[in-house]
Amino acid sequence: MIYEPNQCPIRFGLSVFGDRWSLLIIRDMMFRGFTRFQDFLDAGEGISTNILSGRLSRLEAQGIISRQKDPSDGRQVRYDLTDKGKELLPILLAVIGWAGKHDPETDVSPAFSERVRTDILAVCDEMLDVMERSRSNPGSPRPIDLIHDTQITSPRR
Amino acid sequence: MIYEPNQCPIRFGLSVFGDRWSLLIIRDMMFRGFTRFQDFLDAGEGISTNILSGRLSRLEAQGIISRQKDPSDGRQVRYDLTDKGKELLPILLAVIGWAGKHDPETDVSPAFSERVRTDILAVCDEMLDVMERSRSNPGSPRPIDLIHDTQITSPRR
DNA sequence: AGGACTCCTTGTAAATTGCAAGTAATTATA
DNA sequence: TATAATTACTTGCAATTTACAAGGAGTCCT
Repeated sequence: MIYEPNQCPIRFGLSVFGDRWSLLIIRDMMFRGFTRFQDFLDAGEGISTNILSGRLSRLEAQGIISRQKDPSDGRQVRYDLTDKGKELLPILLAVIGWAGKHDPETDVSPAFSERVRTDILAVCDEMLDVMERSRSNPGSPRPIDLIHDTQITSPRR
Repeated sequence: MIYEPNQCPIRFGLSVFGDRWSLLIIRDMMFRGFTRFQDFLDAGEGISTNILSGRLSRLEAQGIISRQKDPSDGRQVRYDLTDKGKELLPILLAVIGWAGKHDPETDVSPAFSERVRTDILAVCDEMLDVMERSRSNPGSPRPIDLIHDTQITSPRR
């Protein structure tokens, strides 16, 4: 599973997320705000506990996510994207832009998909902004889904 | 190996290149101009023939690459990226930009990596341009490596 | 005709994954 | 305060996937 990263950037990327699950975990943290073990299990992708556990450990070892015990509930562990992890957003957006164009059954809106393709850096900035705000604002507890939420569909006014 | 793409764009992307080898094959076609079965075997990544064969079939079935017999040598088969395949370039570039920043042993030049991060669409256009020209110009037969070639490092004059 | 080259398949061992069950630590409940 | 429930894992084993080695079919070269 560890693909011996060497100097090639694509290989290095694959050593981090070149498997069936890692990118889905990162997606759920980025766009859906997942932070708990149980969140990922319940996401409907069908990952099993041993694999999830292994992936979370590896992502932590690679500095993509951080891990800390919840002070208010000692049973729970909280996983968060590090800056290094958040900087994967352009990659995810590029995938969204491509899939939005080529997946005939995509559920990405054409407008969002188009904007990602023509203005990816701006979309990226806006999303990081939204993520930051929703994290510091406990009012919106969880189920924002920034892929399907249309609030970032059109150029910022 | 086929991850049941559904409507989610990230899952759809993973159904195409979410494995150990597909993205490396695409990288070699995109940046190194590989077109032959043997090219990939000799690339030094250590892919075995059965896996390579399977991946090429799958990429063809997915419309990422085309496959045609070489008219001048009936033994050989030529693989080329389709437009759909070429449009994966922004994803590869985003990976390069990220790895260039976070891989301490990267061999990507800081200038190129930085430019990819701040100006990805322009870099993308220029690369497609270079690829098109090197394809129609039989003078440069093969080993350009557009990741490490510095010709696209600085803003276009 | 014989040999070499290219793409690809087959067989088998090794590695990885999926599934079910179980565990330890903590918290909620009776 | 015992008991049950919750959360984040770990373990064991069957099933799937991959790696490695060998071989084969079609084509070209001499």
